[in-house]
Parts: sequence; structure tokens; C-alpha cells
Amino acid sequence: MRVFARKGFHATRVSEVAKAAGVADGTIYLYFKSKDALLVSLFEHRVERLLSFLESELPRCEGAANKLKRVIEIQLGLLEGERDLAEVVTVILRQSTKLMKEYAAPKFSAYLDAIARVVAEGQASGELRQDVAPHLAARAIFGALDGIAMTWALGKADRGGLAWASGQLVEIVLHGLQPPR
Amino acid sequence: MRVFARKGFHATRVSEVAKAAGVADGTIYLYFKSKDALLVSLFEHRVERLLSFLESELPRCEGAANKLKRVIEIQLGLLEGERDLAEVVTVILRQSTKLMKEYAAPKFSAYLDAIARVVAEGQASGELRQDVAPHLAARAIFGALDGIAMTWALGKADRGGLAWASGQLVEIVLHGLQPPR
Amino acid sequence: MRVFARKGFHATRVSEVAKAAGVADGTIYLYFKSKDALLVSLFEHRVERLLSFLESELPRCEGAANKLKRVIEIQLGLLEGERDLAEVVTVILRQSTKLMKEYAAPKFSAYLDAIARVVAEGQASGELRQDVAPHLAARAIFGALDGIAMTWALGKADRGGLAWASGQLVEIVLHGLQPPR
Amino acid sequence: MRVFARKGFHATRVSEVAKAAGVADGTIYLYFKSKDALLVSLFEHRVERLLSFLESELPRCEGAANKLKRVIEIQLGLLEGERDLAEVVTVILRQSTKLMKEYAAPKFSAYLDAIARVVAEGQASGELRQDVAPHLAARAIFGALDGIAMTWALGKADRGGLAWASGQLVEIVLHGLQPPR
DNA sequence: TATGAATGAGAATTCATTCAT
DNA sequence: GATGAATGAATTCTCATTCAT
Repeated sequence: MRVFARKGFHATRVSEVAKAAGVADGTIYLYFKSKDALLVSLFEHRVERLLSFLESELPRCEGAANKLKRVIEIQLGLLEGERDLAEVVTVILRQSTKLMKEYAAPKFSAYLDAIARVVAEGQASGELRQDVAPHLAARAIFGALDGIAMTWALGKADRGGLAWASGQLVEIVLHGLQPPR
Repeated sequence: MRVFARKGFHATRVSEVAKAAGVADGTIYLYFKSKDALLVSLFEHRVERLLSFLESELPRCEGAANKLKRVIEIQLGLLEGERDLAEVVTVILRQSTKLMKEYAAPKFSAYLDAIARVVAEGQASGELRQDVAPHLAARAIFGALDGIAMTWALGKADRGGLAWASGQLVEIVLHGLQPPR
Repeated sequence: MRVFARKGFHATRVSEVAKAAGVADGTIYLYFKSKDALLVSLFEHRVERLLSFLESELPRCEGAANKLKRVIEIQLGLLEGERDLAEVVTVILRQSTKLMKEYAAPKFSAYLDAIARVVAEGQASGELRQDVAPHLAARAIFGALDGIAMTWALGKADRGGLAWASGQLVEIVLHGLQPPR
Repeated sequence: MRVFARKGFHATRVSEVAKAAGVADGTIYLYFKSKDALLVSLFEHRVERLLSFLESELPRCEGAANKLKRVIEIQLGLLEGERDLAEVVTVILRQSTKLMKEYAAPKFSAYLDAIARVVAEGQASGELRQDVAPHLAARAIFGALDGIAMTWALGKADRGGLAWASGQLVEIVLHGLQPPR
């Protein structure tokens, strides 16, 4: 993760990963099928864990607003203090066309659906405004989260940290989706 | 742009670009210094144009809300009907670590600053809520725009098209940044 | 051919072939798909040519004995003076399992069949003895040719050269297949 | 032997041999110095045994014709029922340039010499025709034996089996070397 | 200006071999 | 003696780039 975050996927040599791990080049291949598999493994261990964590957390929250708040808090909270992970998630993973097409796309899609479902529920209960398509709102929320995490990871946005950013985004999103009075 | 959008930056061979352009491999190098320069050129001709277009448009709009509305409309409007461009902007450009670090980062930064400035002005005039950091809001807005354009480019979001998405996002953002009544 | 004959297929590096050919490593791959393809090409240009040459020559010979004589003369005659080729044909080609299984086996089989057919015709006409199975005779003849060519190629058998060996083998084979008086 | 026969020398992994033997990879190296040594060992245990067996058998036969008959019977007889061995002897051994050049060549040479000696003796006693060089005859006989064993091993020649082939080859060879009446 | 054949540096991956346990 | 995880040297092939024509 550290090496990938530093240099990007394609610019990283397998030998550099091996060196950083303190093993020989060949040893990498005892545990990972290929260079791509290294990224897949990062994805599985870190990103997928985030997704499943969300899935188990959401049912515990009462109301759509609370759920959306939780989504934002969790996604940014888990990256807080892990700049490398944040960079991998927001930048590096997307550099492997193979990973994206074969592996990440469906998970990503499912994640967006989950958020959209929360929005739809909130609309049904009258808690959220009706005039916004749930899927569009989901994409906007995800994009905002992603943009914030990315700029933070790339070091352009140190003021405040992700926890603070999280609170601000919750404000914007919840107001933005509030039903008109 | 078409070839890059289809296969991604690294998987695209210079010879494929040459073939698509109907010229010989070597001819590419009469007009572009390197493969990376092809991307840089795309960036300059398309993305930079968007940025400077924005810069000239914004002063014509009255009020922060109208300016933000215009930002959203322009960014999504220019991509509407140009799926390849949308994919290049939201996905492909980021695959070249070199381009991102050496070239795009400052422009991107300037763009975020421009949006942040609009927000700050709106706050100063009382048009927008005060309790959100302009830079954070800018990143959230940009992220939302980016997320919407990306899902659209990747074909996961056909319902409505970008013009429609644009209207919806304006709603969310302006409500989200509205001062409490 | 020269490099392969000298070092064997697996011990030969593609870079050595390139060097011997006076070109860069990569240039090899403009003309041959892979290292195996180099061998396939040798096979096609040289061995296959021998086979088709035989096919066109045989009908011109009168009688089975003359045909067998011609087979022997041609096979050894074409290798005379081409030690490298002889080594490639008798030794090197067989080192690439891929070439043998996917490419050479059927040609080899067809060649044996052609010889067997000549024997069978000779038996039908009473020119050759009846008590030997044509296919077995074909395999024995081919083996003898191959063994002679191989020992010559490997430098263990210089006395006389292949032309001389050819005459001797013709004697043995024709007497060996002569009908009992 | 089984694994080598199945996949060829170079395509066989040491780990595959270990697995087939039911031991760990490293264990192989307690008994064999290298992968090549595995082949050398096969050669020593099987091929060399054949050669020494021949050496002890020949003196018991009366006359050159009987001796040649015995050579043929033994060489093919020992392979009968041992397809894997036949394939190793006729195909696999030759894939290791190292084995061939450093190890097998002298034994092979000695074997050819032994056969040539039998022929020479037969010529001296008037039992065999004089107009064929003993070494050439030896190479032809060996080649025929080899070709028959190989085609049988590769599965292209099932009709009759090696015992039957043996009888047929004896016929051809002895007639072929018979003095003119 | 355009061409495209040639270049050759570079990198992922394999696998025979070792050796601490 | 046996193990098998670790090693790292070695090699094929790719492809951005050049330059003589």
C-alpha cells in the first residue's frame, strides 16, 4: 500500500514492493498471483471491509438522515490517519483497468445502490425531499466523499482533517436533501 | 481521445492512436513529444478550455447562487454528448501519474480555488450559509460533479442524461448551502 | 539455424540469435511471433520443403526400388554440406515439445505413410518381399536415415560423407526388402 | 520417468517430480544433485543397464547373424511394456543438451562401436556381405531400432507391439546384410 | 512532412536450488 | 532425514521512440 501510494500502480516495480516488504522478488509470487493481484488484495482487505462494515452499521441507525450521516462519517472516518489507504482508494485503484473492470465495478455499483436505497427510504417517509432522484443523489454524495478524500490524500487539504470535513459535508448533504418548508 | 477512452492510458499503444488517426507511428512524434504529451494535449485543448470558459462566464452571473448554478451547468453541459471526453476527464487523465503530478495538479487546484472563492463571496454577502468552509464546499461540489460525470461516462447512469443531472445537482447544492431560515 | 545447432533450442537465448543475425533483440519479434516460431519457421522453410520435394520426385521414378533409392538419396543429399541443418533436423527440432506436438507430428506421420505406400506398392507388384509390414519397414528406413544423419551431424561419422552413406544404405535396404529367391 | 515422459524434460518442474514421488521438493536434492542429475540417473539405471546387458549377452551367441538378432531383440524387448521408458530413451534424454554432450555421447558411441564390431566380425567370417562399412551398418541398425521404438512410444504404431516389430526388423537387417549368392 | 522498420531498455515472472527448522 | 518457504538469477517479450529514406 505504501509503495503504490507513493508511486502509482504502473510506476511501481514489483521489486520495489518486495524490497519494501523485506523479501525477495520471487516471494511476492508465493502470496500473490500477479502485480494486479496485489491491488486486488488491497481492495479486498480494505475497501471491501469498508463496504461490509457499512452494511452492518446502517440498519442500526434510525431514519434516513442518520443513515446518511453515518455513511459519511464511516467513509471518511476509516481513512482518517491512513493517508496511504486514502490515496490507494481514491487514486491508485483506478489506475489498473483490469481491477476496475473485473473486480471493483460491481462492488462500486452495489455501494451506490445502497446509498440510493437510503435516500429512497427517506423520501418515502417524508424525511427527505421528493424532487431528487435517489440514484443521482447517491452519485453526488459518493462523489463529494471521494473528492474530499482525494484532495486530502493528495495533501492539498490539510486544514481540519477528515473528521472535521465529515461534519461539514453532513451539514451540506442533509440540508441539501431536506424537504422544503 | 477515442482510443484512450476505450482502452485506458497504459493499455493504449501509440501505434493504436496512430492507426486511429490514419497516420504512421512516427508521425505522432512530429506533433507530440511523447505518449504522455498526447494526454497533456487533450487536457490542454479540452479541460483547460473548460476552465477558462468558466472564468470568463462567472463574472457575468449575478450572485453566488447563480454562479454555482452556472459552474454545474457548464461542467456537465460541456460533457453532455461527449462520452469519450467525459471518460478521459474523469478516468483516463488520472492514470498517468506524470500528468497528474506535473501538469494537472495546479490547474485543478486553481479550479477548486475559483469555486471556493464564489462560495466565500456568497457567504460574505449573506447569500450562503456561513458555517461551511469554502474550500470544503468547493471540494464537495467538484467531487459531486466528478462522480456524476464518471458514472455517466462509464455507462452506469443513463436515465436522464447530464442536463437533467445538472438541474438536480443544482437543487441539492443550493439548498445545501442555503442559510438557515 | 546456426545458433540453434550450436547450443540447442533451450540453451539458445533469443538475444544470441539476434546478435548472430546482426539485429536488435526486438527486431526478431517483428518477423517471428516467439522463440518457438523461429523453430517453426526453420521447419517450414527447410523440412517441409524436403517433404514436398520428395512428393513431387517420387512419381517420376519407375518401380518401388527406385523410389526407395530416391527417398534415401534425397533425404541425405539435401543435408550433405549442411551440417547445421542436419543437426537442427535430427536433434534440435525435437527439443521443443510444442513444435513437435503441435506442428511436426502430422507432417512426420504423413512422411512415414508416403514411404509405407511405396513399400506396399512394391509388394503388390512382387518387386519387394511380402513378409514385412509396410509401416514397419517405413519406420525402419526412416530411423536408419535419421540415425545416419544424426551421427554425421554430431561429427562422429566423417568418413565418407552422406553421399557415400546414402549408397551404402540403399544397398542394405534394397537387399533387405528383396523377395527371397 | 513417468513425469518426464508425460511432459518432456524442460516442461517438467522439479516440484512435479517431487509430488509424483510423494516427497517434498527439497528431498529430491538429498538424492540427486540437480534436475539434470535426475535424467542422468534414469540413463544410468536404465539405458546403461541395457548396454551392459548386451555386452554380457553377445558373447553367448554364435555367429554375427545371431548376435545382431539378439541386439535387436534385447533393445526392443526391454522397452516392450515400458512405454514411459521408451519415450524417455528415444525422446526425453535428447532434450537435455547437457546430458547428451557430457554424458550420453560416449556411451552411445561405444554402443555403436559394439554393433559395428559384430558386423566386422561377420564380414571377416564371410557370414555378412563385405561391401558395407561396419560403422555405417551399425548406425543404420541403431537408427532403425530407435525409429521403431520412438514411433511406438509416441503411440503412432500400436499394431503388433515391439516383439513383433523386432522379428520383422531382424528379417530386414539380416537379409540386407546377407552376402550376395 | 510522412513513413514504419528498427531499436534496446526495461520489467514481470518462473523455477531450480538452498537451508533453517 | 525430510520439509517447503524463501530465494534471486535469468530470460522472454513489449512498446515508446528514433531516424534514414
